[in-house]
Amino acid sequence: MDSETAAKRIFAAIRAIPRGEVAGYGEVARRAGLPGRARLVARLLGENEDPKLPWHRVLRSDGRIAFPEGSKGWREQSQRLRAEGVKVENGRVRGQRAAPTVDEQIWGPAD
DNA sequence: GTTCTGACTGCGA
DNA sequence: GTCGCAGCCAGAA
Repeated sequence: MDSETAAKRIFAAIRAIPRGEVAGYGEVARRAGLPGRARLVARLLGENEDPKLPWHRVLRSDGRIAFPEGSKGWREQSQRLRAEGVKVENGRVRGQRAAPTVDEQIWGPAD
C-alpha cells in the first residue's frame, strides 16, 4: 500500500483508541495493517498537527511515554492522559498498559 | 547509490 | 526494576 494510505490507517487506529485508554506504537501499527512499523507511527505523530488526534494515548511497549522526562511533549502528554483519567507517574502510565494482550479489549473482537 | 538518525521492540544480563 | 545490544523500517541528507 502507499505510505499515504498507511498514514491514514495509522491515524484511524489512533483515533479508535477510547478515551482513558492507551495503546502502544507497535499495537497501533499492527492494527493499521503495518506490523513492525512502530517507528513510522512515531514519525507520523511528530509530523501530525491534528488536535483531534489523540496522539497522547500512544505509548511505548513499556507503557511509558516515549519522550525524555522534562520535555515539552512529555509534559503535555502526561497532563493530557491525567485529564482523561489515566494515572501517570514520573512518565509511567498506571492502570493501563500498551501490551498486545488488551488489543481485543480495546479494539473489539472483530473488525 | 550510501549513511545517519529516530516519539521503537524484544531479549538477555 | 534497570541497562545494553541487535534488529528493524522509513525518511532525510
